[in-house]
Amino acid sequence: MTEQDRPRVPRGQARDRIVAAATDLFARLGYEATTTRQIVEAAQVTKGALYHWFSSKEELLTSIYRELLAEQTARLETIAAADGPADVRLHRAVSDLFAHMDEHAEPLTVWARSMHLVAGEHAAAVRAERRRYQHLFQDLVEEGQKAGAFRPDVPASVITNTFLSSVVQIHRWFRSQGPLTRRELGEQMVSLFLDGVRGTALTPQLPEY
Amino acid sequence: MTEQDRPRVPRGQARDRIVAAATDLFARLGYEATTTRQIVEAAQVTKGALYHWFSSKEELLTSIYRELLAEQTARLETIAAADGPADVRLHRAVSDLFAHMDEHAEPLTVWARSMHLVAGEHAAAVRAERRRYQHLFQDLVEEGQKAGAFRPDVPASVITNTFLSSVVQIHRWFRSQGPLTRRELGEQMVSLFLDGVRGTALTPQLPEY
DNA sequence: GGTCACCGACCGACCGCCCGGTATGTTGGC
DNA sequence: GCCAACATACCGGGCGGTCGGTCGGTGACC
Repeated sequence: MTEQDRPRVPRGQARDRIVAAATDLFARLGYEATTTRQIVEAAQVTKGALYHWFSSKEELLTSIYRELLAEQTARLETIAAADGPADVRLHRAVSDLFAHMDEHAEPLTVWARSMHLVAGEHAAAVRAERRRYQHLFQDLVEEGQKAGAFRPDVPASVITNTFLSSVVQIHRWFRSQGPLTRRELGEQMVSLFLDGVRGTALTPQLPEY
Repeated sequence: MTEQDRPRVPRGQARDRIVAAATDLFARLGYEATTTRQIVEAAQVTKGALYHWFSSKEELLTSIYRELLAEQTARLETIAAADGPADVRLHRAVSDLFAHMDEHAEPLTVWARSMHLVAGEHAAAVRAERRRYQHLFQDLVEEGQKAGAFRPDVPASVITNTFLSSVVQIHRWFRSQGPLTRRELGEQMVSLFLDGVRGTALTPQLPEY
């Protein structure tokens, strides 16, 4: 054993490196197509480190998403609990969602592609958290309907699912090298969401807050 | 070898049985999580039959989708080439899409979940066909924009991708045991698409055709 | 303030299963 | 009799996961 090949990576960084490498690989190759060997190689650690921090490959996947989801839920909660009419709060929430997606596009891609593979106890926990987010959003829509700002003839659940579906799928076609930034796309999608393809420039600018 | 365990399945049905079993399993478990053994077991055939008709597991996956996509494209072509204003044709196309999805929800689920896994030559071929479909749809949107029926401030590509994304994702949340039929949901989503959440009951009924 | 027991963090060789795919045999219809 | 249409037995590899061990820090105790 020579001296030079000893200190690979500073101690205490392994977990973060594993999560970062796994997120990147999962997003690019897909969860199932990524092997644990690729992950530890990219993270410059070993299998021992991986299974020291995570009990299974699946737990690694779910923890990536739970972290993202927890942050999104917290943000939505704050915005939903604020003052002001429901439609304005919804507009803020959606804009905030897009802004946040700028920084976390990768884990969202991972989840959009691999959520259906998670089963058992992990699935139940994550699904519960996901439902919580969905409900927060849906409640805002319902509030807007009761206040007369949104159409009442389409159920809030349909509205919510339709919109969130199109958001989750953005990674499939949006390229950051394209003519639009993710935030610009966000504003356009909000406008489509609110007024549809027939709507003219009805959507007002967000009031400062 | 006894006589009775010989004729398992009538000849000439193997391919169809394999496709049906694979579609069901892929939709329920995901492509990667489904093994070729599960497929042949469910189809009541053997590995020999599978690899007689398909050169690989991946070709089986792509052929499922290409079959569906070819049919959808043909339908869209017919509708798009018909007479009448672009917005009416688009409305017809979308309604037809939902009607057709009634019968083919499973293969669409398969593809929505597993398209990102297809690589190499298969990917190129399928992606080209997929682009053809997308372009047909997008051309209709652009026509509508030029005719003044649709808003010009959002690019047709954004409109197309946003809408098709939400359609592809329906399987994630829609349950046929729920209060809505898939066709009813379709009408609501078309209405949302055209007029947004703020729109009142602006969307007219489809003229008979 | 030395030392020693202990502990979490991490290493890396190893395992057994099971997966996609194949090579060869068999059969029924034309 | 010959060829598609299958059946059956089998393989090599790579996968997720394991397990005994190492190493650096930390604190209790004298």
